[in-house]
Amino acid sequence: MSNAYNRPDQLSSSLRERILETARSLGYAGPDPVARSLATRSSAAVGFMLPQGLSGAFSDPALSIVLDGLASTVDGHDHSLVLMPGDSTGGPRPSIVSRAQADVMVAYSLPDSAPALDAVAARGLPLVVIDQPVLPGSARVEVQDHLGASLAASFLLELGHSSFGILTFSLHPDGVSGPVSHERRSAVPFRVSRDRLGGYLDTLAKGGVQPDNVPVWEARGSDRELGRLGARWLLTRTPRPSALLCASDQLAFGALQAARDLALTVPRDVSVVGFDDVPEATYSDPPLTTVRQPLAEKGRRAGELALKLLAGGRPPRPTRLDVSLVQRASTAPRT
Amino acid sequence: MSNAYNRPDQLSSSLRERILETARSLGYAGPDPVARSLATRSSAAVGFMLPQGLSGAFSDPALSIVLDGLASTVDGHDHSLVLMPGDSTGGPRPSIVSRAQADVMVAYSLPDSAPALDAVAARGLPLVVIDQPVLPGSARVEVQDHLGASLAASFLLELGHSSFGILTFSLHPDGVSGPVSHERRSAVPFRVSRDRLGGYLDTLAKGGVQPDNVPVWEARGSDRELGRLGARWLLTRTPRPSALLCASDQLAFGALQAARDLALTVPRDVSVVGFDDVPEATYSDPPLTTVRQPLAEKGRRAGELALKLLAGGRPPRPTRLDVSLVQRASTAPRT
DNA sequence: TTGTACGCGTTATCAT
DNA sequence: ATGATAACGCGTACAA
Repeated sequence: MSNAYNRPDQLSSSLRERILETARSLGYAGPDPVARSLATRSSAAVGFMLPQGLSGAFSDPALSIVLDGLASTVDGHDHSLVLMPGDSTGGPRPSIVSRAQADVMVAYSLPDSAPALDAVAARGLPLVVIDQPVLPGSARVEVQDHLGASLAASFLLELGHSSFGILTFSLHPDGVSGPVSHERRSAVPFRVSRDRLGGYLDTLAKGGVQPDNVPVWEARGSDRELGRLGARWLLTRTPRPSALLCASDQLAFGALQAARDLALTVPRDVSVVGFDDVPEATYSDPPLTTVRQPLAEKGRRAGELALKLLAGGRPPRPTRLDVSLVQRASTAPRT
Repeated sequence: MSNAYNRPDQLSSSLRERILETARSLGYAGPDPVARSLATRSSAAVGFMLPQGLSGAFSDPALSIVLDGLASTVDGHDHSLVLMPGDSTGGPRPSIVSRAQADVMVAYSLPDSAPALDAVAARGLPLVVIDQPVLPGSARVEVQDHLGASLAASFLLELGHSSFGILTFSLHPDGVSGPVSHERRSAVPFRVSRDRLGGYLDTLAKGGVQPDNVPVWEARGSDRELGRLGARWLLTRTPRPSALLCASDQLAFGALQAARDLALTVPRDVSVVGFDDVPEATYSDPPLTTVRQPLAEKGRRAGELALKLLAGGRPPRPTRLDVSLVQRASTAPRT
């Protein structure tokens, strides 16, 4: 009897010894985790749903840091982490979610309509969502995206810039990259993209810059190469923007590269601002002015919420984590 | 009866409809994954054992890329990924491994003696090891570390360098950072560290450089900051090395930083060579000369092996993936 | 084509 | 303190 394994104190050590001994001689390697889970109704694992294939996921430093914060929390409580990669639908396939052995799910930056979320609801699993979407009945951790974007825009405005370009990641989950038409700017299903873009444009408008005069490029993902592509387009408009607002550091790094490609000097010819403040923003050339969000804290917070939900807690009111502007060397007053 | 879910063709569509209908009205969300696993004896998941907390793990780009390659393979076969973070023992705690719901394990660069490996053996789970250690009965994917290190050393020798410093990651699993004594260079339990260090020293010796005259710094991990620390020490020896051999790109980036700290110019004052060829090596300042290993391929290969073992295959003979030297701008002839 | 009963390996409860 | 036994929810072989 496996009391020997789980409650060593409930039985005499002699018996315990004898049991363990025979077990060993029989080649028994301890309780089977699956059977235990069935009996216990708990698999001691938290599921993590990604917006894209693990492929893209691990190359995003921001995600890595969040995952890290989450992992350390969860691991400290003897829970394991089950990763569920997403596909082109902007989240894991429902079948993956239905079959995942986890007793709480964490959704990371999924589109409003991700089928994976229905699957979670169908199973009745508690859910923590990071960033987006907002979903009734789920716990949530988000950051002040609109404010962050405002900070970046205000800063450039104060520096005297009046000609801008905006580089954003997906506005719509259709995998399209390109200049953003007027209509595409409305009804954006990704809250984060919506808030950041809104933060930029609202603030610029307050500063007297007509949103219609601001070229916006939408990259279908948040990687460096896509950023380079978009920035090249932005930097070849007339008049050439003297400042670029980028929705992520990765995109901003791409913009730095694009500027080099065009023989422009940052920040003399063009200022660039990112969003996230990943570690590399310190090392880039030049070091990146960016909006800092507490990435590790975001992950930890999500982990704690997951554990809390697991313990039967109710989802608390979502709070939004702070952001702040970090000034480095990729920005300068307009000349 | 859940035949309705799993073999739609085995029963009339009318019955199937009726079953699904009642199921829905009863609030039934489909087969329970745990119970299914118990009955099936398969959890459709591959476990991934990390040498350190997920914390450090995700900040290592090389690991991310490997994980990515593995994930895409595994995901394509409808398996999920269970991450098992390691702790100070250089691998996951045995209890985590014993309880993990996975039917094949992948070990990533674990020390020879990791307790986690015993736990895997105890459960009788098939095992794929990446890099190290070598373990009878397990499938393995490794790269030509010794050769790679030789390439780097030869290259510097050809450039005319004769005064070297070596920056390596852990030689022994005791979390020690510092200059490496003579005795600590022997009986190194990490195969990768052993091979790379050996590759450097052997080749240098053939080029007429006495190993005893080459200062070696051991960093207790492979991150930039530890690299910076070690490189500072190496670059303040007398005579100052004109070339630094680094066991990873992360360490090399730290070395680049250390050189800047000391107002030295790379490669004019000192040449730096890394190992891995992570994407950032292209963007660093200056771009890094390094030894390329096929990281994504390594992950894919591991995934395929895991799937193969799962299907009952025998572990094939390990093959070693190719390496090659990538020349960029962090190296120059000795002046 | 449809229904039934047993086994998967635990945990937990209850009787001894 | 120890031993027996009923769930846990599924797949599946087999009977109807």
